[in-house]
Amino acid sequence: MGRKVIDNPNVCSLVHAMNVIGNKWKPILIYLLANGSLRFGKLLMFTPTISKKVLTEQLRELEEDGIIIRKKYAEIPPRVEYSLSEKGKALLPILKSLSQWTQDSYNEIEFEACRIVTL
Amino acid sequence: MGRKVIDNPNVCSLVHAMNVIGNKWKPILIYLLANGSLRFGKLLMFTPTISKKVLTEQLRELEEDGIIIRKKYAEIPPRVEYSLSEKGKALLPILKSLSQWTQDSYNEIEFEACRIVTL
DNA sequence: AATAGTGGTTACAAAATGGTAACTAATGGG
DNA sequence: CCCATTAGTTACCATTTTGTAACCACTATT
Repeated sequence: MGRKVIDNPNVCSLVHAMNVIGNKWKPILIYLLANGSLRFGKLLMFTPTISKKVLTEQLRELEEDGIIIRKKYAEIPPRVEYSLSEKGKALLPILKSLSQWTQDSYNEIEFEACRIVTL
Repeated sequence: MGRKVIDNPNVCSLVHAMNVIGNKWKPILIYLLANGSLRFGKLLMFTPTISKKVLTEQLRELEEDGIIIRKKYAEIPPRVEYSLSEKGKALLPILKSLSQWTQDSYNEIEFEACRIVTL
């Protein structure tokens, strides 16, 4: 079909960014951690409709990608605190501008009511 | 489980933005249209490994969300030109900063080689 | 009459993602 | 001995997303 395949670092980086944050829960989780660390249980409470399994998965992936830091305390019952890394913090203004873009570009009626969490 | 569900316009807007651009192909397509309009066939060439079907779907959705404009010319063989709307253009600096974030945060080895297209 | 070119559509399949419910380990308190 | 608490894990299922390959409509050219 004669397709051109040439390296484009900008596009590649963008694809990578989307792999890291572009799914249903990750941007929300990052936003929730914006104001400081939270325990697993709090993240679960503040992200209604997410399941334990999926929350665990998402947190693990964010940790692998260096966005968040997982701190486990040797206590019983267990305590685990999640917080943003420097990479993660660097994302915040970008997520904020994405959020702002929506508010500038669409009126409320255009995006279905979405009831999520605040701190 | 005692979950708090409170409206948070920032998170809602972010979720909406991700619904609009956060998938495998859309950010790439927006990027490809950054420098002007392109025909269907060119978009297909410049986005290797995307299929006609999926390209059509993605373009339709971007059009519905007001990101791109589809202009059909009454010619034979058909000609269709896709270009960014104002909403779409407003996304470009944000996508650029996401791309930049990756380049600042990861070294090349960390994200697997991704061969995509340039214009 | 057959073929090429463009921008699709259709039926179907595979893969990725997200969700449910039950279960676990470790320990303190009643 | 039983229960509560926290941060998970496990097996299984459902939904969503993405991909493949064949087909179509319209006209010009050979």
